[in-house]
Amino acid sequence: MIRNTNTQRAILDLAESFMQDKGFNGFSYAHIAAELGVKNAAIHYHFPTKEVLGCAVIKRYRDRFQLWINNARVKDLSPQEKLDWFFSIYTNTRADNGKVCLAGSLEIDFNSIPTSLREQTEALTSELLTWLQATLSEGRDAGVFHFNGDPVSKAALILSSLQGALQMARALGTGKYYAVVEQHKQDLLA
Amino acid sequence: MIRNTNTQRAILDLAESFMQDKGFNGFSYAHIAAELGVKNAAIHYHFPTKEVLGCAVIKRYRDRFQLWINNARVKDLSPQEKLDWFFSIYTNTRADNGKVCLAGSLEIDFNSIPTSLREQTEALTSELLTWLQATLSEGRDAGVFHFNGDPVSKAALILSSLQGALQMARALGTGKYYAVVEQHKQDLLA
DNA sequence: GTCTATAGGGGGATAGAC
DNA sequence: GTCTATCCCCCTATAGAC
Repeated sequence: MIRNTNTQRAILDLAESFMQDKGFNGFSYAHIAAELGVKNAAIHYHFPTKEVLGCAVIKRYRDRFQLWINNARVKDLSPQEKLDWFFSIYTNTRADNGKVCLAGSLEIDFNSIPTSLREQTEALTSELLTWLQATLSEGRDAGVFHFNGDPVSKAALILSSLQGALQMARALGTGKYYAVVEQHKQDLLA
Repeated sequence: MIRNTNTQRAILDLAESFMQDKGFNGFSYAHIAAELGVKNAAIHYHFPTKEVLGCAVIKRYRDRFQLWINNARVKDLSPQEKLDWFFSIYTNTRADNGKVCLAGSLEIDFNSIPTSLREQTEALTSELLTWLQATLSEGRDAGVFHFNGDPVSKAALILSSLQGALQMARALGTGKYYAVVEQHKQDLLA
């Protein structure tokens, strides 16, 4: 019973890692099996199809984000601290062997993934955007963030930029990513 | 002789289109052959390996950008007009069946493409960044753009955001992309 | 739950005829 | 320059033994 849970979790961990490293179409059951020290077919026992596995990865990622933002440790932070926390998600992603944002990775493969994964991708991106927009609003109302226009647009700008910066860092190095984060802070706090 | 040129060009056009649609690992020689009405092997005659084909696509893309920015029609524009022209590249990309930035697409697949393609990707991204940074500097010196910090960082922020916005638009629709572009203009011109 | 074995498809690439 | 035919590899997925 416990093994079941552990194996499933290990598979999800590896799949998530591969998706952020090589994209949904860039890894196979064999890759996971090799890392786990089992055979191809064993993975199919836990996740019958790759589509099911991919959906489970994104769903878990979404649930984790919701848990975080509803937890007092994030919920009770100041707007600036919330923003720093959000940036730290991406910074940690970058630090973890140059991984990229899960949403961005899926959006690149968007035209070659099953419909159910597209729906999950859409939901994930929406949820990130919603939280960021609310945080920007809160910060502007509190007088700590300064920007013109709709918080919805500014949130889309920041999220798209973090997504893109993780990708750009692969070609041009980590420095580019950090430069973008610092520039966002300057833009918001100036 | 002329047919040779035309066929090669048609192959490059299709490969470029597929790369922006499905990524380098998301299309095959068979896809190109089918669109072109020839057989698999015919493509290999013009481009012996997929690596060679991919490099040629990026190289042509880079050369095209250099031609554009060195042409008087772009070179003699005002900073605002230059920026609008740059945005229009991405807007047209989005309008063309929801394609994404070639650089972003390659950066996602970065860990599963040949070294020669990585080098081309790096060069492409650098060149885009260099031009954008110079344009931002020029605009700030002229008093029309307003932003704090290093133009290099601001350029990375804008480029990464355009890249990400094209991807985000796949999940959430074209409106998100346009919102990001408008927000950039507000941020720069305010 | 995991194994062996295998089916069935698609991919990149090559040889040799035309 | 393009064709047919083919090789070999990797992929997703399944059947049935243990």
